[in-house]
Formats: sequence, C-alpha cells, structure tokens
Amino acid sequence: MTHAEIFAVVRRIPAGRVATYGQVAALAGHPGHARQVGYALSALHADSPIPWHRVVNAQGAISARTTDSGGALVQRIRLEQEGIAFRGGRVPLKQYRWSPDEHAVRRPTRRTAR
DNA sequence: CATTTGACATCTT
DNA sequence: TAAGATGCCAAAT
Repeated sequence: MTHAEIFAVVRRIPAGRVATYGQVAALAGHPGHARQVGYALSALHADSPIPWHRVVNAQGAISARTTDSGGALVQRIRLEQEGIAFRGGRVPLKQYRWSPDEHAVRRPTRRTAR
C-alpha cells in the first residue's frame, strides 16, 4: 500500500460527503490500516488537489495533528462550505458518511443519535 | 540498513 | 461513556 493508493480513494469522495480513515483504507484494499491513511494525508499540502478535508476519524471528528498549522480549522471551514453541518464539533456520520454505493441509500435511520 | 515518528481504529477496564 | 493500551505500515533520518 502506498500513499498514492490512498489519495486515489480520497479523490473519489464527493463534495458534501465525508469518509472515515478506516473506510478509506478499506476502499484502498487495506482494511484495518486506517492509520496509514492519516499518515498519508499528513504528507499532503494544504492546497493539495486531494480533498483531504473530507476525511475524518471514526468519531466524525477532525483529527488533531501534532504540528497544528491551523489545518484542523481550515478543514472544518471547508466542510461547512460544502454543506456539512457540524454537531457538537462533530460530523453526523449517519447523515454525511459517503459510501461507494451511495446510490443505494444514505442510511435513513430514524435514530436521532444518542 | 535500523530506528523513530506520524491526520487512527478497536478492544478492555 | 471515557480513558488507556495495542496493532499496523511507510517515509524520513
């Protein structure tokens, strides 16, 4: 697995939707290797052509990087600009989580979460 | 060539 | 529900 493979998957994430690290790893063909996804993204530049801002952790939150370049804030801003509403500093994955089969259904779970 | 570091996820306490 | 520990791979030094 290489960073390139991960980037390829991240590119497939449509605007207004988000994917988790684990999900991206799985789609890249490496389930269970969510960390590598984050590490790969860390190598990206803020203005990279990759929509890295659409990748969040399993909790729907933006992972804090060691070297806080304010990127975390930028990420949140970009997501909000794409129509994603944050809830308690988190993205309601039930509602925005992207799936390669998104044409199927977007989990119409009537659960109001917690 | 070996060691260290780095955007996470999942299980257990 | 929250916090701590463990597994994993690639790139940089």
